[in-house]
Amino acid sequence: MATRKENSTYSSNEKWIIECDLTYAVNKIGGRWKILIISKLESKVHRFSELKKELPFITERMLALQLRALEKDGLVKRTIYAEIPPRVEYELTEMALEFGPIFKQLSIWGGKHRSDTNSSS
Amino acid sequence: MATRKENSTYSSNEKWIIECDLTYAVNKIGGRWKILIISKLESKVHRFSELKKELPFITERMLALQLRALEKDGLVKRTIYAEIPPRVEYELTEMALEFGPIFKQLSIWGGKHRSDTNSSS
DNA sequence: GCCATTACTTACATGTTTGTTAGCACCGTA
DNA sequence: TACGGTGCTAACAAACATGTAAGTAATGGC
Repeated sequence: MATRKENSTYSSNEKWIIECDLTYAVNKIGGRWKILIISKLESKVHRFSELKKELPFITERMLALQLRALEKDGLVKRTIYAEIPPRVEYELTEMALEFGPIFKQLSIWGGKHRSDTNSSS
Repeated sequence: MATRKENSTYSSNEKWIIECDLTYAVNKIGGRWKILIISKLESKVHRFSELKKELPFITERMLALQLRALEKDGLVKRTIYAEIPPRVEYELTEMALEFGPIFKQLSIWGGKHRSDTNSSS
């Protein structure tokens, strides 16, 4: 997302890591907000301000950044209506909808094991 | 993992986010190396040096850090053999093994869509 | 003209993750 | 005595992710 020095170990390691289909997939939904955004969009198309309302703690900046990233990765489709004030709608693509069942399983896993590890914080 | 200022927005947001079972689950396997480590451990028990060999680009530091995190999260079990030179073996727990089918699906998703988004870098 | 609304963007500050380098402790072997 | 093998750890540095605050453009309503 940010511009990157291409020759650092950080970058070359990333390239190597992404060879793994699994890591590739998880990277697309990684980060703090993407999953929550996708979850909201699963139920219905949202405009920017609606997402903001449903995710009370995300800042406009992060919401915009994450939506751009999701769009670039082909997970979200953005539709702009040339009205005043502007209206922009976001919806999931086919590709993103395929995450549905996987997300459900992960969610079950999370719910099941959330209490398992109450080791020190 | 690192010590954290507990009252920052960063931290309080994290707490809120982790309310979501799905995000909770993904956070456990997030980061650069965890998935790769888990994948290696799926096939067999590994000692530290074996993992190092199979993941040529990870540094010892990161390997140690990730293994500790996985252990703390209950995904990996660590067994120390009091020999000289030391031997330490890592294996997946039940909890981690439950990821198996989910990982397979995610992997399929990754393989399928890797080529879909050859938009600019 | 002035303000509100919407969907952003920019510049900056803070916090986290990853990588670099060096070193430790143990013992067996040469 | 020096060295190697193993599994680490510590101090530091670079890169990235996230949060804060303010500003933008267009238009309609007052």
